[in-house]
Parts: sequence; C-alpha cells; structure tokens
Amino acid sequence: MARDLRIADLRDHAGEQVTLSGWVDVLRDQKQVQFLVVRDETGRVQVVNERAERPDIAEILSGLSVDSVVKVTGLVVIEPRVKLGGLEVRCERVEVLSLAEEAPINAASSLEKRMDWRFIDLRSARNQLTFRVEAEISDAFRQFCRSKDFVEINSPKLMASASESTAELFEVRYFDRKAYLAQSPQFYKQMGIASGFPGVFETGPVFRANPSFTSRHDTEFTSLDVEMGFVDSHEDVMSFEERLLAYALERVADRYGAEIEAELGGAVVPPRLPFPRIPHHEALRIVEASGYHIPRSDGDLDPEAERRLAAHVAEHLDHEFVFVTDYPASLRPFYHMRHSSDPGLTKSFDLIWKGLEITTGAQREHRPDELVAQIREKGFDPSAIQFYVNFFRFGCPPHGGFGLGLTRLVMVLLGAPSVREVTYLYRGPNRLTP
RNA sequence: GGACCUGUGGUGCAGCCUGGAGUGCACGCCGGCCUGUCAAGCCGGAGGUCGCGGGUUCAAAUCCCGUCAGGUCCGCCA
Repeated sequence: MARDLRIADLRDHAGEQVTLSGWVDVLRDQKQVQFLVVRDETGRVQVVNERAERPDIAEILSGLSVDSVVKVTGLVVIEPRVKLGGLEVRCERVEVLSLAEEAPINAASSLEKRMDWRFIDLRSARNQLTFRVEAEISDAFRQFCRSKDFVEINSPKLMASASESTAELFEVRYFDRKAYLAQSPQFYKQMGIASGFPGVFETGPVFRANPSFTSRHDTEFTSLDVEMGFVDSHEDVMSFEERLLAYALERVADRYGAEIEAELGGAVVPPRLPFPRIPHHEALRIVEASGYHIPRSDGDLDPEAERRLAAHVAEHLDHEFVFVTDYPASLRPFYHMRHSSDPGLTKSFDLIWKGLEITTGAQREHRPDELVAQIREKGFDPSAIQFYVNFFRFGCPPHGGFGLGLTRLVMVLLGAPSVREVTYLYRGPNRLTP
C-alpha cells in the first residue's frame, strides 16, 4: 500500500505507532542521542533515537545523508522540548529507500546551476509552492472558461505556415518538407468560433524563436488563450479577462495566500473591478508628462514607459492592473479589427500588471474583404493563408480573444525575478537542457 | 542583433583598481569530542591547473589582447 500518512497529519496520531516516509532534511548525530529531521511535501518532523537503546538503528541513521529517502516507523510523542512542532517520532524501525549523494547545489546557488539541477532545486518549499500556485491558476482558468460554456481545445503545434510573421518561428523538418512550431494558437482558436462554439480556450505551449535575453522571455512557454464569439467590441474581451483574473487570484489567495505571505513575503490581494482602461494615445501622454521621452521611433510604449504608466495608475487610480486600449493599426497585426470611426486605430488592448505586459487581445476582423485588405496592407500574401481567410467566408460571428502568458502572470504574482524561476524546465536561446 | 556586467575548492563570496608563494570568510563535506539537539555547538582535516589561450613582467587570480560560457538591460514580444 502506498504512503497514506503525511507529516502534517502526525499531530492527530499522538500516542500511536505510525509509518512515515520522506527526505532527510538534517541529521544531528550525537554521542547519546540522534535526531533526524524528515521532510515531506506537507512539513517536517523530528525523529529521535537513543543510541544505547537501539544500536542497530543508530548504525543505519549514522550512515544517512541529507536528501536520502527513508521510511520510518515509530511512536508519535508530544514533546514540548521540540521546537519543530512540539512533537517527535521515537524511531522503532527505519528503512533507507534511497541513499543520496551530496547535492551539487543549495538554495544559495546561482540560477544557472539550479537550472542545471532543476529536479533538486524544485524540492525547495518556495518552488513547491510556486508550482502549486501555477497549477491553481491553470485550474481556475479552466473552471472559469467552462462556467461560461466555453469549450477547451487542443490545437496543433505543427503548422505549415506562419500565423503572424515568420521571424520568430522555429522551423522543423516534416518528412520531406518544412513545418513550423506554432508561436500562437491564434488561427486555430478563431476557427473554433467559425465552427460554432460559443467560445474556446486552450492552455498549451507556444514557441518563439526570439533570441531574447531578458528575465521575462523564453523560447517555449505556456499560453492561456481564449476566443469568444458574438462580442460587440474588445470591451467584452477585457471584461471577460478581468473577471477571469479576479477569480483566479481569489482562488490563489484563498488556498495559498497565507503560505505565499510566509514563504515569499507578499500578500495576494484579488484586484478590484473593473480594471482601469487607458487609450494608447493617452498612455503616451501620461508617460511624456512623467518626464520620460520614449526613444523608439514607432510610437509604441517601451518597457520603461509601461513601468511608468503602471506607476501612474497605481498612484492616481490605486490599481495594479491597466488595460492599454486602441493601439494604432501600424503597431498591431492584420487580424485586429479597426474602429469604423477611425480606421487608424484598432479595437485592441494590452494588459499590464505591475508594469509588465502579460496579455495582448483584440476584437478580430471577421469580414473577409476587410481582412484580405489588411493582410495585403501588412505586406503578406492572402493566398498563403487562404485556409484562414476561409474561416470567415461561410458565416462567422464577430469575435475576439486574448493570450495570457502563464509564466509572466505567476512571475508577477509571486514577485519572481525571472520567468526561469517559475518555469518547470526553462527553454531559452542558450538553454535546451535538462 | 546592440550595450554593459560576471567567471576564484562542492556552494556563495572577498581578494583584482594599486602585480609579490592559492591568501581569507561563510555554507557544505570528512574525522573527533559532546546526556535532548533543533540554523546544534566545540576541535581538527580534506578539497582549487583562480573559465581557456596568448602577451607584458624578475614575478599575473590581479595588467593587456583574444576566446568560451553565462547574466542584466534594450530591441522583439506574452
């Protein structure tokens, strides 16, 4: 029978004989008495052995090393002298399930070395918590979308052509021709609307061949994608996303808020609705007024501008989130719908949380003629993506959606210094292993 | 792709500017001591071609050039 007792539950078994399993956290091997701290995913407990009473056990314990895996049977005793929980297990039997060599890393090791030995690094309480939070968010995302009757899809990651620009695509050999790894499920989630689903969502990998050397980029990451039908404008999409995020952060706060505060030091406060919305041109004005001149020539916000905008919103509107809306068409892809009143502007938005861009979304152009014109305007050949244009020729509701970077979301939520810290196994320009 | 920064026992650092024997600190590891520890403590020990190559010099971890590996920020984006 598999392990059924966890360390956090020991308190309910005082006076009983129990069997517990876990990792050796530390061994204090004294002349008369030995103390072994055993760790599992729920906590730590002290195991004690009097050498004189059980020399056979003493010999086994002396041979243990940190991070070895043991199975211990003994009596649970309430013992006020023990600072670790006020209880201990008097060892009656110990089995070494796995003897560990000395670990090549510790909590102080550099990120690079910890990534080399990620399976050891993930054992830390901080990392265990990180991935439980990430799983909670994934589940909340799924629950929320399903509650709106949206259908979960799993779109292909192998594509014959680019969905946006070819610059950031990984090319792979596909029998006797070329294929590409999907940098977004963009086309395929829009297809779901043309296919008659009220809304679709997906949580899956996306691939970006950007040689980006920053703390917020990677070449493969998990994207939370939504596409919803019958929207009136991008406002409907923003409204959906802010309610989704509020729900997800509430769930994280409820289930892990105390642990996050204890382990990482920051409180999880579910955001107030609605999030502020600031049109792009207004955002530019705010940034300029803060005394920062954006050096780039295309008129878009750079990272420093986004941080300044976030600081402005935090100060004047008391909010950590801000939707930047209505980007100029020149800055957005061909599939973003444009305002009928001002064709120079798109019905699009970015979502910035604490100064970091975590989402791009928009209402899509679902009218074939307009779409083809916009594809041409951006310098692409509509015939190369005819399958995509076809989605809109046979009856397709107005629709919109967004993509949310899961690792960026968790990075901001937990105050991590890099997406590498919150990615199970990071992939970047210089990192393809382990 | 651009700018800047880093590379020193298993781990994290100091030493470099102002050249002088691989010098130091913390953690870990090994051994000994220790009557209940709990970040255990005390004593002792092992462990390093100072990323690599070349140059300057009587002498290079230290100065110069090259190279390799990584990081931060920018660009690109989620």
